[in-house]
Amino acid sequence: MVVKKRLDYGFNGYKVPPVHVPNSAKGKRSARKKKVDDRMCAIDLLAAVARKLLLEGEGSFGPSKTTGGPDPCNLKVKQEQDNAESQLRNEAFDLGSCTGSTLGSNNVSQREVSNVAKLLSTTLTPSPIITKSDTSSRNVCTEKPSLAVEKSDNFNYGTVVYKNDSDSCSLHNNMGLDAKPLAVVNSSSTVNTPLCGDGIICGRSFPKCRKGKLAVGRDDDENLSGCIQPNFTNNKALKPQGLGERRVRKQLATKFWKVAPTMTKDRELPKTDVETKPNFYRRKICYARQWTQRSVFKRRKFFQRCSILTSVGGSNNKVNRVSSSFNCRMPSYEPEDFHVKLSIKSFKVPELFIEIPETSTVASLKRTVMEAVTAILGGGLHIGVVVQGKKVRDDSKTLLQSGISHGEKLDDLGFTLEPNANRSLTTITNPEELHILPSCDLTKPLARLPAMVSAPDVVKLDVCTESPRTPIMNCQESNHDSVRSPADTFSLDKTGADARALIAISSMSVETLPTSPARKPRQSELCQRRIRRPFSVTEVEALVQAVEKLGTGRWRDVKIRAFDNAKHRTYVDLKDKWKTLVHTASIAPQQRRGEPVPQELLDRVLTAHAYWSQQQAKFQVKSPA
DNA sequence: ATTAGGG
DNA sequence: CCCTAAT
Repeated sequence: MVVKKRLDYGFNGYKVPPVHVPNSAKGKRSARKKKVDDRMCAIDLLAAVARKLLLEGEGSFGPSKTTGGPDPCNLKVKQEQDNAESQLRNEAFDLGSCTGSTLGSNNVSQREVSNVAKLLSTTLTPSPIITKSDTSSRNVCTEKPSLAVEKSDNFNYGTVVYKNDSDSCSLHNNMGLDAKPLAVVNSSSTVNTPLCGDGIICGRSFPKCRKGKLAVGRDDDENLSGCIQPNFTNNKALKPQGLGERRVRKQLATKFWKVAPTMTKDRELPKTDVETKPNFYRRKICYARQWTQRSVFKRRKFFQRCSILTSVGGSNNKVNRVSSSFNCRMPSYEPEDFHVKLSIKSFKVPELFIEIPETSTVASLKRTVMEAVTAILGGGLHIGVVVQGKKVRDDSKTLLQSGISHGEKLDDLGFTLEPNANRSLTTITNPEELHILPSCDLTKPLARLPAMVSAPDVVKLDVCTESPRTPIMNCQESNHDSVRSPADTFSLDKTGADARALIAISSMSVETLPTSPARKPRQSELCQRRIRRPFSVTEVEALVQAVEKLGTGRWRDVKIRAFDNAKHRTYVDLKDKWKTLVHTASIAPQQRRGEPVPQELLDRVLTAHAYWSQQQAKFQVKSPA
């Protein structure tokens, strides 16, 4: 019996580079500013900016090179707290530069799991692909992504010029900012960002540029959000779905997803949250089908109400502050422009829990984390604004009206990351099934967060890592409930072959907020696009083998035979994969992309394809006739 | 629910 | 991967 060794990392979240949230096109219009500001400083503008930031860049992940803890901020704050911890920290895992080695060889072993869980930190690294217009920013961008690591109240400012390329507008770009006529971004300017090598958003697709000052926030109290590993029950795959439901999705899908780039102005709508964010839903509105196909839709609860509250503002260390994933501060203001200046130090993405064999390579770890985060960020996340403990629901209100003004203390201003709302509370996970990781403090923060009831949900992603030496056929599904199937026809040695990622985030139910209006669970289901999960060579091999035996056209059987344990692979996926394999096999090797598939396999693909095509032809001739 | 095929 | 149409 093979005992799998896994590493459990409890991530507290990911630091997203700081963002400056200008709420007016300063300079352009100072006259009539009051009015104008009122218009453009609507609450959702903040959300838009924040969200844009989160969705924009295709960051990559890298284990932190220099810092220890899961959350640099936390470390800072608790620096004096634990000697042993700091000692370990000093032994820092220098993982960043050795993606070729395995985790095991990087001192991250089971034995140290507990410590590692605390000390291994993950950073959001801006994609190295930087705008061509700014070479100098490259260094700045890629060095130290998280401003949070620093604890300076004052530091230099540098200027980063974002690519001024409207062509590069992606869906994302159109998501938030464009919605407002008086968008935050103003072409022909640049953004001033901290020079100290801290995270800078170098979205290559930033449509426009802006110049502005960045106010630096101070480290605030830190709250660990709960790190949970709830049991996830997802049994039989292929759970059907109501036709109507599906239809609704279809409609929504076409309506929002496809038209996404042009949909920009339906933000100012109704009052309820739900209704006011069509934009934010665009991305997730569709794809439910496949999710449901494998009953993954159950997991969608994961996206429901998970939000992380963050706090803004000064040195208020009140204990009951909401989780402060980032800090903002109100710098002194100029009397003439009543602008609220915020510097969001960083956003914390809902907590993730990753489980991965120590034999995995760092590269696969990164990939796993990337997928996990992508699933969340790409999932139609939106930003919520909380002022004095109350969620601001009316996006059309001005900041002033909402109590966010230059004069007010912003101690109680917070932002929430809300991965897609709207599933009923019925999805709350049974507390009994929760496993609270040692490294996380679930109860505390939650207890202090009246606004959130934690309904921790989990999503697990299985990632079959390419294991050079142990080719396996079946990719194990990572659901807790998924029983390790006793070997089916194929494979069994999964040792080190499957990397599984379990993502857990605390789901906060805003509905439970005393001050917040009841939210309808009635929220129709909004779907989430499945994350892309390239087939590994191992999987391809399994597929080829199955198809060789069963032929094309029997995808369900293929699925059962070779991918029964890989819940994330549907027969449709397999069929599609076969399709692409056939295509891949017929093109020049130079044209192929992605992880190279051994020629041998491709040959088999062609052979099998030819064979079964022929068989099919025969039948065609026979039966109809 | 599956299959097949276009996008 | 997604979406549909047809089984």
